[in-house]
Amino acid sequence: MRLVVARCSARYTGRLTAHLPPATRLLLVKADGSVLLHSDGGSYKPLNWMSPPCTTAVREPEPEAAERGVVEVWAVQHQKSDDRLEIELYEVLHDSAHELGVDPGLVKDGVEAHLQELLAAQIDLLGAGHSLVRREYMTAIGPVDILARDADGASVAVEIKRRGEIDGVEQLTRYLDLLNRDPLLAPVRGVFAAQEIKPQARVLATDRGIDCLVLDYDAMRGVDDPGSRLF
Amino acid sequence: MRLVVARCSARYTGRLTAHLPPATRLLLVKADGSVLLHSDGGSYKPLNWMSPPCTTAVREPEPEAAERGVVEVWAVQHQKSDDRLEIELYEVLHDSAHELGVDPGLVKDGVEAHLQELLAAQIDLLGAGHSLVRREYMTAIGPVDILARDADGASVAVEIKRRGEIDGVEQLTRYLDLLNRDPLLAPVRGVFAAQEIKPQARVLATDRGIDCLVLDYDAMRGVDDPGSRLF
DNA sequence: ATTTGAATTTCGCGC
DNA sequence: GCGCGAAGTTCAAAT
Repeated sequence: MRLVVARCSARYTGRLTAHLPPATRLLLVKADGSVLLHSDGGSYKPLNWMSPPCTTAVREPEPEAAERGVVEVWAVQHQKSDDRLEIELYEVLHDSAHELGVDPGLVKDGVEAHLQELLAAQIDLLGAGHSLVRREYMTAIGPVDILARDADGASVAVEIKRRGEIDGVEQLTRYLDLLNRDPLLAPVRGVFAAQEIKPQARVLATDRGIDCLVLDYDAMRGVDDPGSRLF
Repeated sequence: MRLVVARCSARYTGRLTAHLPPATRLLLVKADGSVLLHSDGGSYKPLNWMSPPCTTAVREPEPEAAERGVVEVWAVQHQKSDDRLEIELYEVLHDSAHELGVDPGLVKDGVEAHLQELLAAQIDLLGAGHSLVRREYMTAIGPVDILARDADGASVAVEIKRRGEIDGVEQLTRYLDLLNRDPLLAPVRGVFAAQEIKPQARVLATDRGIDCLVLDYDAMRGVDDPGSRLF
């Protein structure tokens, strides 16, 4: 990710035609090549932008533009359409680049959070004699949904998903790697719990010695609140 | 505008409940207090954010969080709702602040651009004997829609809007101030041209010695392309 | 001020 | 991959 603060103007042609008069703005270039022009106000929406996939060509200004004080021109061209964003830079006030790596992305705590609540309350669904240690057990790489102990006192880490797919197994694997480094917890067994577990995810989990547990949401709600079964 | 690159995690509660696992991200704090969390991919939409008006309280982490490596916590609270965004920072890789000032904002060149085209082609609508110097006459504060000369050779700057309101007059005033400093052009007269001119805008323009010109879009198109009148 | 409708919409899910 | 619908929608115009 590259961050540039500069006095600049811009022209956009594509779905519509528009321009930005000269002003000082943040120019954000993401790793995928996308470009965002942000002002110091408004909402999360940039003043102008180019979505990926796109490429940026940097060139010297034409003599006419140089006379107006332009020091550099960014021509951002979309690769699949003729959308085009041309940025004239008058003065660069800041320029830095940063390695961010891939992002795990936003996790919406909807049904998933409710499933976690219900499983914590009905922890013996993991097997007779299990006891809850805590929900949202925090680690350096994020919260483990549920940490429990089995009848023999051994640690069990549970990852809960609404739909159990490959990436959920990968996530649990990372947690297990980390938790098993802690001598107070190791050895830690893994349980992949979901309303629905895709065959590929089940194969991967089994291969890694992770147990799969299919959760019956309605039945769990019924146990938790018998009144709901009356309707 | 403050730019922070940091390894962080976040929790959002409001319209929905969600969280961001730890990862390196851009934290953008705008002058209005709004906060944006951007990853190095995706579209222009942040992973998470808080819209203005909101306030950010920075505090030391709880002991439990400090053990996980958290060095700072940002609690961002919306002022009119109970929307809340809490960000845990593990490691700050970059931190800089920048003065950007107000932004003139995006100008959409729709009917406005067509009106400019038509008026340039029918420049005598400004008065008999007028001649076009050029469209989009570039200045340090942005492009003047039309620069022309009247029958006596005096400069005329034209600002074109679809709907003529106060801010259009202000804009033309700024251009006139600038253009009149150029001895090769001064004195420059101003013309505020629009399909519809609001009474308040007309009063302000008149007060500043700026002429108002109401443009008849259909009539101008008719003159420009007589064929279009057949349908 | 409130409401209505488009958006360079983006985003996710189903097919 | 394409289409459909929701969004912490945002945004501007009209009532």
